Amino acid sequence: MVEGQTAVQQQPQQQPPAGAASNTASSSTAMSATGTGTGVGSTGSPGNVTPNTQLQTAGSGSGSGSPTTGWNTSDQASNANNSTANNNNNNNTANNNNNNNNNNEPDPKTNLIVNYLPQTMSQDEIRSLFVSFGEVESCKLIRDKVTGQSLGYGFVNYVKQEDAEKAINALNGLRLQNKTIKVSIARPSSESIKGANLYVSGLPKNMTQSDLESLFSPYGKIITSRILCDNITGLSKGVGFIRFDQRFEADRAIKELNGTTPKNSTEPITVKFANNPSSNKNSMQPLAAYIAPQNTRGGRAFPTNAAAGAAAAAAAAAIHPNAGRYSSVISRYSPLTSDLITNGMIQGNTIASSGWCIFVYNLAPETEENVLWQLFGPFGAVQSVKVIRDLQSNKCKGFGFVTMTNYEEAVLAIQSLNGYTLGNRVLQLAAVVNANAAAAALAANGLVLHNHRQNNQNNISSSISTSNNPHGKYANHNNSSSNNRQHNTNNNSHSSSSSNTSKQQQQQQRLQSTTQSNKQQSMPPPKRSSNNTSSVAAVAVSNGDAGSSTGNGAAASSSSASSSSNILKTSTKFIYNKPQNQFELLQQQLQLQQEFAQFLTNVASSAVGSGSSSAANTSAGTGGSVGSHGSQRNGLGGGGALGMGMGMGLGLGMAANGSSSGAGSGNKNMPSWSNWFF
DNA sequence: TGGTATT
Repeated sequence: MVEGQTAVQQQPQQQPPAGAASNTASSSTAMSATGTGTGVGSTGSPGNVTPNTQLQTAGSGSGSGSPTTGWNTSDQASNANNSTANNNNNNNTANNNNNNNNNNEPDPKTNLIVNYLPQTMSQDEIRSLFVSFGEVESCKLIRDKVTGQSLGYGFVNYVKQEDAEKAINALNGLRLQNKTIKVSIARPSSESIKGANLYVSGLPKNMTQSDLESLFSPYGKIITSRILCDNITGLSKGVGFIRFDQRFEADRAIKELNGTTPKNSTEPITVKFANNPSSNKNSMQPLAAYIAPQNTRGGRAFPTNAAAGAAAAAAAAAIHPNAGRYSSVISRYSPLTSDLITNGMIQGNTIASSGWCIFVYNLAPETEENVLWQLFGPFGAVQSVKVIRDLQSNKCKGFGFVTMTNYEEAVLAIQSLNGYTLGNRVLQLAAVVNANAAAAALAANGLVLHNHRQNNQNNISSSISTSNNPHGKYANHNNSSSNNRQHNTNNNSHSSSSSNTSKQQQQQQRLQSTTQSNKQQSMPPPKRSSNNTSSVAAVAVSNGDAGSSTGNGAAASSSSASSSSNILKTSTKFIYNKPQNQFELLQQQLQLQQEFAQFLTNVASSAVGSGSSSAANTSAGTGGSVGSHGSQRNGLGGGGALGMGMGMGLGLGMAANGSSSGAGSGNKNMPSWSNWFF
């Protein structure tokens, strides 16, 4: 027993089988109902509950080789003991829990194991993510008994097997922050599957993951495998891991392989049981872990932005021929990677761990969060998405927000996605802002983005198989591409040695699967707009390098939509010089808030007017008040001004949502803007 | 010696 919380938050919602789209909607309804039920809560509390772990990881990690990006969980066919030909597997079946020891019915596969969760993701967030696909019977995040830290995995048990399958198809391979989660059927719990992980060293440096699996597969069913690679060079370190399904299989592999010399190698390998991670020195320093939970491997926080940017560029190029020309943007200044942070000049709740907020405009009323996940996911780590909805109709008001971890990826995403047709609409504008600044601006605009839910339905998965093993019943390490493509491309190595090239391939595969999933959800894939009724105003709003404050604005095409050209004019103001100190940064942020507030006012009102059918007077109304509040915050006076702006924003937001006041809850409940923003 | 895989 690791963590006590039982997961089930009774929120019985009958989800239509169609899954994605409508599920999101109903879940949204439920949550806002909860909020308004408590009166004040509509604004404050839900926002705090769901989101706040999202915005921690400023570092990319996306370039770190992410070996096992794609997973196949859809082959759950045959039995578990295929390749091993042993008898001990009685153990396995005997321990198969509860349900059906005495009949021939297959095990209900409702229980999922979710691996590689972001460190900061809470149980509630996990639940909110998975409940989009159906009623969740229980959800549990596994935590360290002593420190309480997430161990990075958990379980989600659905009521219905079909919902579990939907969740796998939609969420397996999803990038969340700096991780790519894996979602697969949980094997029945039993003692026999514990301690089945092996550490292998002395591997020839040219051995691939596929080679490694071939070496070990004669001894049992492999659940996961990995070859560790140098972060910089990407070359194999000659050590790796093999997790078998059953402990006895691991035992057998040790006996048979330890000390042997693989073919084409000169050195014998060492095979032994892997350390339990909790027995590492990490656990000896729980305090340190508390202080810096994200960066225990210092130096990895921001190592690969360039690589990630390159990969994203490749992905972007796949759907946007001109994307490459924005690659210069990669080198632009980003507060998240700035030396201001690394020098400790700027810390705490100002800009660190915020992410980059992308404003997406001209969404159709029926737009769901999953669309945003699918659109932006291929470009990099998406922390959160939000569709702004009319409270009455629950329809999208015509715009939404996406927060991405890495500036470069965010910029590439908007460069690429602007001007694409989504449904019968053209995504007219996206702007990237520091999420903190965006939060303030939005708050001033009466848009308090609470109730954020992670309705990620990103049917991402690269089609890279880890294995040429027979597909066992729980052979969840195999890769499946999204949505029912049952077969794998076997023998593709995707070990941690994956180079930039393979990462790019993965990105492109993501794009493909994104496109495909769009189709499958009756949402047309993004297409380049062929008419010029669309405006393309991709604006990187940031502390852009002065000299190179390049032509983001120039990306805007001329447009017949007047609102768009207004947007363009406004948004070009959002490019700032690199701040030289914290004061300047604060100044810029405040200024940006004001600008952005006005910008949002324009956009939101035009969104309401031209776009959706929703009434949404709230936007207009609060928009009006924005100006005044914005102008009151002229004194770029640092923290005090910031706090004030936030308080006002909260008040407005609550009013806008028609809930009772209680703006006083403001700062206390909001340890940082990023936390309440999404 | 992992991107903490069995509650």
